[in-house]
Amino acid sequence: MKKAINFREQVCAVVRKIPRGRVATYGQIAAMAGAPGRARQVGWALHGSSEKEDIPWHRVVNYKGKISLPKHNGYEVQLALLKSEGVRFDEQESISFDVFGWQANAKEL
DNA sequence: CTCGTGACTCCCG
DNA sequence: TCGGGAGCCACGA
Repeated sequence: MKKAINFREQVCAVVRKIPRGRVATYGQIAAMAGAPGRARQVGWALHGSSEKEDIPWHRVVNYKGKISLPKHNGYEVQLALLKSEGVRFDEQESISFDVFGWQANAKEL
């Protein structure tokens, strides 16, 4: 296995594994990418990703189960995409991880 | 090499 | 309940 790939590539690879109708936190993504504690870089990686159109970035939310994006910069888009996949939000526009939280098997990586 | 920035997360009061 | 602050690291210039 090579780890020569950039952090961004690794993050993208993990995000692509998120099944439809499920969501994951940045911290979770970072941990699966082999970089626990670097949740911040995950968000940056997704933002800087040129292949974001090929990545279900909308399935990534913060540890509160809410969208981190500002309303004027994709919030509504992510919200709509998640809803189109069957994800439901409560009155606070937050997602219940008990229902939509993604938990990858240890065999995934 | 250093500096600034950021779609995060946790601890405290 | 709610907000502020600090720590973390990657990338570009």
